[in-house]
Amino acid sequence: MPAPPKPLRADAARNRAKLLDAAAEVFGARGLDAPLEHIAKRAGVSIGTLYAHFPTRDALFDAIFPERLAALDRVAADALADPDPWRGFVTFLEGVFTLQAEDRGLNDAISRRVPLSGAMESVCTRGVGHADKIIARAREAGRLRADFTVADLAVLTSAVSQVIRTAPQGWRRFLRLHLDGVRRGAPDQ
Amino acid sequence: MPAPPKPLRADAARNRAKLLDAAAEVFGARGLDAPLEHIAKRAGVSIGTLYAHFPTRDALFDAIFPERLAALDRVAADALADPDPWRGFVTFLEGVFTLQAEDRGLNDAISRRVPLSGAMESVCTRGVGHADKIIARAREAGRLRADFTVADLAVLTSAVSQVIRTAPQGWRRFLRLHLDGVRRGAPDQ
DNA sequence: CACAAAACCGAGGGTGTCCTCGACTTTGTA
DNA sequence: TACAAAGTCGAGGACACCCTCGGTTTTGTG
Repeated sequence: MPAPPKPLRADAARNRAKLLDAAAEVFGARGLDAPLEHIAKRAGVSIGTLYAHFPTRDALFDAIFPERLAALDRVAADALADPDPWRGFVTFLEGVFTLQAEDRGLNDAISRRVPLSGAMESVCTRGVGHADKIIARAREAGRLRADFTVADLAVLTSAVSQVIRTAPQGWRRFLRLHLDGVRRGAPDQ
Repeated sequence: MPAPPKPLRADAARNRAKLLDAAAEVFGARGLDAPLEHIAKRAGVSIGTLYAHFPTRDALFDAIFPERLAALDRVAADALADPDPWRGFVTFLEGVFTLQAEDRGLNDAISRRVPLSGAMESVCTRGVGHADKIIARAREAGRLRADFTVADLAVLTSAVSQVIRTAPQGWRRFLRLHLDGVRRGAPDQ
């Protein structure tokens, strides 16, 4: 019995939408610890209204990121669709890191600089599930070192998050070097 | 003509020392943006006294880290002393990252999460000089990929800083994987 | 010992952010 | 249209941190 989502009044719906847009923009530019007051201002709404809609910062995260993280599902699907398991693996990483590089908030969230809660958590574990498959496939094909696990992926992700923070362009080369370390079999592409 | 360093009064010298100890401890545990008030409190000294000795946060950094970074010079010297250029390179990295892992403040400083100033800067450029030699040597021996530069090292350093932050134990394995990617020649040790 | 210079203290003003709450405004409906 | 419910507003209290400054204490020296 999913609680009946009472319809919002017209102005409330309008403001909610404006808040979500503003939040996505501000978090994307300034990171997840951007002041909520900036978001309210950018939405053209008072801080009180922001709190009326989203009582906590986490509520805002939960309203924004799950949708955005759907992109991650698509990336994973593409990766698994690739007939070449290694190329799929690489595509997946590039996809994830591209998302991170495009949105500082997402970068913070994924790299767990901020403890995430509720809906975020579940989306992430789903992502881990995908990653697990992609890794297993590449490993079984003998293209990925046999001892590589999702834990390694998590570490790599947080490493790259920092690379993005300090040198937004640098992550591709960094990834290439790292991949040379985890790859097995054919040395190229 | 180095300005004559006026002798401090006995109590002043005592407090200065207590402040430096406290600062090292607090920065080490909480990072470089720890509140100065905590440091004063831990030193058993008033906040005013802290400011009397160190007018800015940077002044405190400059008083603490250059000494600590001398360890880095030793690490570099050891690396260059190793007859095996590759092993020297690896030793160097392990030494640097061990320092970072032991001190959260140092980790912040090295990974430039905080813009560093004055004395710090010079120590770092000296470190880069050492790194340059170590890298060149390993490259010339054909043990390090030919296109590896200090820039790659800087990126790796910032990446590892984040790994240390999120998984203090994880950096060794991460480094091993990465080294497999940048190594050339003999595949082992 | 006395006294001036040196050093110390911590209350307090400034700033930025969080979050609340009571007064006001808008909306939908009868 | 009129009214209650829903929603909005923003001033302001709380908090954490920054940094200063005038009054007090300590130290060294004549």
